[in-house]
Amino acid sequence: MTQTPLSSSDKTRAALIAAGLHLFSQHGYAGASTRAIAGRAETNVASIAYHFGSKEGLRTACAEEVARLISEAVGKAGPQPVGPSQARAAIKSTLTRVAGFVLGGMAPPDAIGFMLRELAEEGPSVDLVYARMIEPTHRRLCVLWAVATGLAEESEQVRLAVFALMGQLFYFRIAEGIVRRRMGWRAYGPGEIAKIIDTLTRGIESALSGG
Amino acid sequence: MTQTPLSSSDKTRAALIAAGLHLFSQHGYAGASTRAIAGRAETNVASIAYHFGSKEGLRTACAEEVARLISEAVGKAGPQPVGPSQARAAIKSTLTRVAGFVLGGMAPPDAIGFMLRELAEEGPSVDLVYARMIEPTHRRLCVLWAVATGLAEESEQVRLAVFALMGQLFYFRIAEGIVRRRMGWRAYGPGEIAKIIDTLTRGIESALSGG
DNA sequence: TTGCATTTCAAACAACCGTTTGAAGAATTG
DNA sequence: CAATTCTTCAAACGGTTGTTTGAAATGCAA
Repeated sequence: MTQTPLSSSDKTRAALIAAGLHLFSQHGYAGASTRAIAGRAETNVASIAYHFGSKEGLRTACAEEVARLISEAVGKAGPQPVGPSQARAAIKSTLTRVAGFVLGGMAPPDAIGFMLRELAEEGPSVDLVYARMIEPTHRRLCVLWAVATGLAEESEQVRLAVFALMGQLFYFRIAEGIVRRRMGWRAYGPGEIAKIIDTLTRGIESALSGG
Repeated sequence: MTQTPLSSSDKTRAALIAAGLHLFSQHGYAGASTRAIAGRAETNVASIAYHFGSKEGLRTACAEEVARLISEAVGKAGPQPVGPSQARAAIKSTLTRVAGFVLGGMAPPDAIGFMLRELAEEGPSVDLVYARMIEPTHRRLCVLWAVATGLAEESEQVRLAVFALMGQLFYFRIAEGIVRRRMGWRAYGPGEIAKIIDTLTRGIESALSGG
């Protein structure tokens, strides 16, 4: 943990990325003006071009920051599970960890929003996010799922099942507004997140034990 | 089926809505310029203001079109199921129908993309889409799910389970690019959609039969 | 301190934005 | 047919966009 003191330059860079993440995720890439971003970062418009070359440069800097944040939160692969019950436990703990990150305030809530935006726009950052985060995580879960079910690790059935699992989780984030409305929840607090995780866990349980 | 012939006005209106759906869903509301929309609809920029009052007017017209398309595709509620097995069958048939619409080319693919955009932007159309389509569909599925499981119709567990179910489906649409990449699919053809539906059906089966 | 590189800033740039305008075209009515 | 309404269009409007500029401000070594 080298804690180099932040230079003035580093601070504005970080502020611009934070502001970019927030406004990109809220209004989309085109909808977030450079002036609004600079204003939120409490600096001048020209800083964006100075530090990142262009608005597009800030976009990829944001993507890299998101990839960094997420891979940090998801963590590295645990030890290879030796049996189905261990694999099942590993799936559940991974899910809980990721859910806390995706749904809760463990990270800038803008990180996930930004990523989903990039996904929708098929933006230039999607390659980066896919290669650095989605593919490895998905692949790791496939291994666990295969061990837990006895199916082939890279079979279509396993890969699709893992996508379905991740899909449930992300949907609760994407459609947060709708879920809150329908559930009568004012926000995703710890209690609400626990209920969501409980729902997903229940699904995993029955998928892994049932036929 | 009254088949009134389309007037010139109706044709440009329809063309503008189709172009709006496409470009809004691809580049977001702010990212789609009125000139680009008019160009795609092969008409003049001023037509937007003439027919819809403003760009924002076109946005809500698009939302209404999406609501119309979807409620048409999802259809009305079937007869009240008399037992768990009937309810289970009704859930599966509803899922298959909705999946064909969401994933396949049964509707302008831009319709779902537009809706997800509005969701992300918390745009003004979200109320309309929620009230006209999401809430009723969700509520109907909750009834079926409750009958199939014996749980209370409006219990938190049922409502969350239904969201999880819908989430899987929508995620396969949202993350289509990623899924295709990971699966090595060139596109969502009938075969691929069948496999996805199969995955979701499997999940329902085990969720409803298992504990 | 002086000198130099780094970082910030207000101002200006062309290009594009959504919208308005008034005239021209097309369709409908009597 | 002429009269009238509806629809389209090129052009122009003020405002905002992303980016550039050159001068201040700041940080840091000598």
